[in-house]
Amino acid sequence: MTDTSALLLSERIRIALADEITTGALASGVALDEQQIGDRFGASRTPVREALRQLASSGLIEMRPRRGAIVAAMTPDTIADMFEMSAEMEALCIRLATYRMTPIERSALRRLHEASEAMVAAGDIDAYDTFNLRFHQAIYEGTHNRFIAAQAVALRERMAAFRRTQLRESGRPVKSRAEHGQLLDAIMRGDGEEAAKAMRAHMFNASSAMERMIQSQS
Amino acid sequence: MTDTSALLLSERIRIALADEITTGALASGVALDEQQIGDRFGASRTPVREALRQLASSGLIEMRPRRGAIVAAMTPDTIADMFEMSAEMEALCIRLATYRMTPIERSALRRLHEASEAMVAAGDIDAYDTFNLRFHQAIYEGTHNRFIAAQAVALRERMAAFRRTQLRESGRPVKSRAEHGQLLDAIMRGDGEEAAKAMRAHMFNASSAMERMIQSQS
DNA sequence: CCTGTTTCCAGTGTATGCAAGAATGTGTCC
DNA sequence: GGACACATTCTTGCATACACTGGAAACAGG
Repeated sequence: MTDTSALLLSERIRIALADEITTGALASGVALDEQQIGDRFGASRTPVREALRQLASSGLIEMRPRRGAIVAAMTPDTIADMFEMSAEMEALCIRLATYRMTPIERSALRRLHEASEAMVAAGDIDAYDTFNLRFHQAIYEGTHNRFIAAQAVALRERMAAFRRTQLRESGRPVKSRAEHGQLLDAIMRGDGEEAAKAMRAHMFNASSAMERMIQSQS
Repeated sequence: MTDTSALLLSERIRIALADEITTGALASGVALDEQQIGDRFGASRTPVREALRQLASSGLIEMRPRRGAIVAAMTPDTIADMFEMSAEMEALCIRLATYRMTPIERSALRRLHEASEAMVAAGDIDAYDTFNLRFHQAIYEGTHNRFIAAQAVALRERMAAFRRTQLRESGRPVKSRAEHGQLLDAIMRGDGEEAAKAMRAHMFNASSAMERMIQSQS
């Protein structure tokens, strides 16, 4: 993907760790030893520490002074709170986007949606997850507010692990795509409030699917 | 205030710099030399670098690889975008808070509002600014969603410089307090949508006052 | 066997040193 | 006089070294 060799060492470490956390490779609560991480990347502790600081401010890890860093502890309550924020953030974005997207942006969104039909039919979860990201990102950009879009991306990034879990429930991709269709309809009708409501419902359904997945796993 | 001697050196530097940026003591675009900052705090470059990394992830400064850090550049567009996000965030909080605050929380909010009358009458801007923070923070906590409250606090923190500017417009504190009264009414009536609308108006008025202040200064 | 104390060590926090890249100034050529 | 190439200097990025703290392990007393 991106050429990491040009980046600073601390950036490469930060991106790699963020990736491992959001994909779930590094489980919640795991301790992060600076020396150990440094060895893994062939780096000293200095760039590792800088990476950890940044991950801490983005909320992916928690740093306790003189006691090291751990992957952010996720209680069911915390997750529920994050899902609510996420739903409201998405609702805000789609409401603004409905009123502000250009005709070109609107048709690009429709094309994206149409292209996703094949992925659902083929049951390709990874492809659909990638599409999902692009669909929502197109809505963020439709707000024509860079600050809001950046915040939305950061929040979505942080919830990546849960989103993928949720899509694995049987039949969920089909439903998810149908919900996207409703979002698109509301946007095309120019009804921002309706689009926001549909988005809250979409996010709620995703959240419920995730809860069921977690229940069934335990 | 807080006993800084117990904190880590890097934390003290981070807090001090954040304070200087949010109060406007460090103007937008100013270059931040690591060695120079270190000398100022009697520290080496290591803790300074860690502080800078964190400030960068919170958006207060921008780091250009191998080219140092500068206080985040604020174009009028960026500021407008941030104000919109801020208004929507506050609107979200007050809507949720209206439906979720306990009677005790509600009466605490009313008492806060009543106490602010004297500050406005005395023309004490600093005291009113502090009250303002507490009033809005009580609303954040009224959401009973820690994640949303934390995001709201972070956003408000970042806009601190603008808020204080805005309150210096003659007559603004009186109007601000009157608007708070309307917010309180909507909360007491349990009308979350109305509270959200009143909050957007409140934030819009604050933003307009700030624009006028900036215009008159230049 | 349990509890409170002491010791020790793994791991973090900070300072310093060195190397590489960016910014700046100087000289030469047109 | 202006533009480009080169050298110099300044700053950042990373590595290493040392100091300090928190917590586990060992130990003594009940």
